[in-house]
Amino acid sequence: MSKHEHISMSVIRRLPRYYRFLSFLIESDVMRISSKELSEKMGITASQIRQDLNCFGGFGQQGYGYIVEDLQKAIGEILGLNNLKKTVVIGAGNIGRVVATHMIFENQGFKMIGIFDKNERLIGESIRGIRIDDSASLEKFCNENHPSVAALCIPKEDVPEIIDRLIALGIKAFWNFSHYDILVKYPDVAVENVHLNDSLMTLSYKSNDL
Amino acid sequence: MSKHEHISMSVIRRLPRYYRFLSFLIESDVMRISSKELSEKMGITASQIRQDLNCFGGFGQQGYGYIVEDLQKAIGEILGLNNLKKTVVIGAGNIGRVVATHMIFENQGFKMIGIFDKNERLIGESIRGIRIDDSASLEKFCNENHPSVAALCIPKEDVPEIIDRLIALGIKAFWNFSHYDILVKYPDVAVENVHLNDSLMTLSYKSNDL
DNA sequence: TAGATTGTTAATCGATTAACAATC
DNA sequence: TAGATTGTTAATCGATTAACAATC
Repeated sequence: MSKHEHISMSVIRRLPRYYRFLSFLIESDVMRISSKELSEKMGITASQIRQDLNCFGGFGQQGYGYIVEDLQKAIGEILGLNNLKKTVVIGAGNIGRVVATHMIFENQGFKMIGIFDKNERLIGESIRGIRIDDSASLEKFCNENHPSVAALCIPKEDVPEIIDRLIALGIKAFWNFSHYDILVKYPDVAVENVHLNDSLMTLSYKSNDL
Repeated sequence: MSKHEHISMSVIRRLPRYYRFLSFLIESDVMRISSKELSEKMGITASQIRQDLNCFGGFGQQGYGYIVEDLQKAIGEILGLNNLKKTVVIGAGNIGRVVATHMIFENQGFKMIGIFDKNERLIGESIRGIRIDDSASLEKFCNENHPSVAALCIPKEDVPEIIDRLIALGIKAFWNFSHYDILVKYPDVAVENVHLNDSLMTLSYKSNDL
């Protein structure tokens, strides 16, 4: 997993998509597939698929193609889905609830171990068997349970303070749903900014001339 | 808006981010900014900012920089935020609720005019003053109200059928939250696939070696 | 063996960065 | 006018596509 140095993010961002298509093929009992067939299903070139996969080693067989199940497993391993990362959700409002309920699953490499909010009316409720706790108790919780990932589902004005606290507590990765842009200025901290608004504005642009 | 031909998606996807940073600057009463200052705040090069903006015309002034408010307005116009698009939300489950409640706002160019679900227990409820209607009545509703955008918040197995129906009813743009990849095989149909799972898997990869 | 399809190198294309003349 | 910063062209860099030899 760590022997593959300098893979570009363009390649990495296609891996989950490969993983998804391969999972569909498994559901449909497809055993093997060629880069050409897959390229037609996915709407990209066969060349790109082979190029991408060969960043990580030869998963295919000349004259035959790729074994779907093996390839899916291999990509899952590259993505680290089998390595469960302890995750806390910060913010139990609407978006926090969706994230806690629908997004963080163990088959994707994340195990939710805590949910936090500063709103007293939410503290004590449970989502998927996990009690919503007071944000003030984050220090105690992290020191005891050592989560490494946080999903931020809080208003932008609360983000800068909570990031500093969480980094001090050993959080290494942020899944950021707030409207605040986390710039990766800390070494060894990973960030995924989601920004659904940006996606919607992009759709607005695309639909301008239709 | 339509005189700018052939702008690459790389540029377009940066526009909402410019818009967001400029909006922050307005909130902070900053009147003017140079590409250099903005580049430092955003973590990109000044050259790229100037290159991007000049796809659409000269918004700046040599020796002075850009007037924040004017530039923000101009980008909003390029994105089409001032042109309200009638939007329906398909699916009123957890994700549909978040989209209906928090995502579709008029200051972003979209006006929600309908919410639909096939689950009888949800029909009749209201979200932001709009009644959840039976998906079966989509034909009647669209023929009367002519929405042009749909946000798809339904399970993947329901997507192919609903897309065909909605395209037949004149929907031109899809904001797709389902785990189904809408490939743009129809001309004059715009699609934004969101795929939060892909984002999470990318975070998984990034956090592998920390 | 012949046919198919990969792995991989080379060619092309596009996006980003650098440089500088234009100009406020 | 002098200083600053844009608009824009040229150079660089990276990503995608094409081609083909290797090989199952």
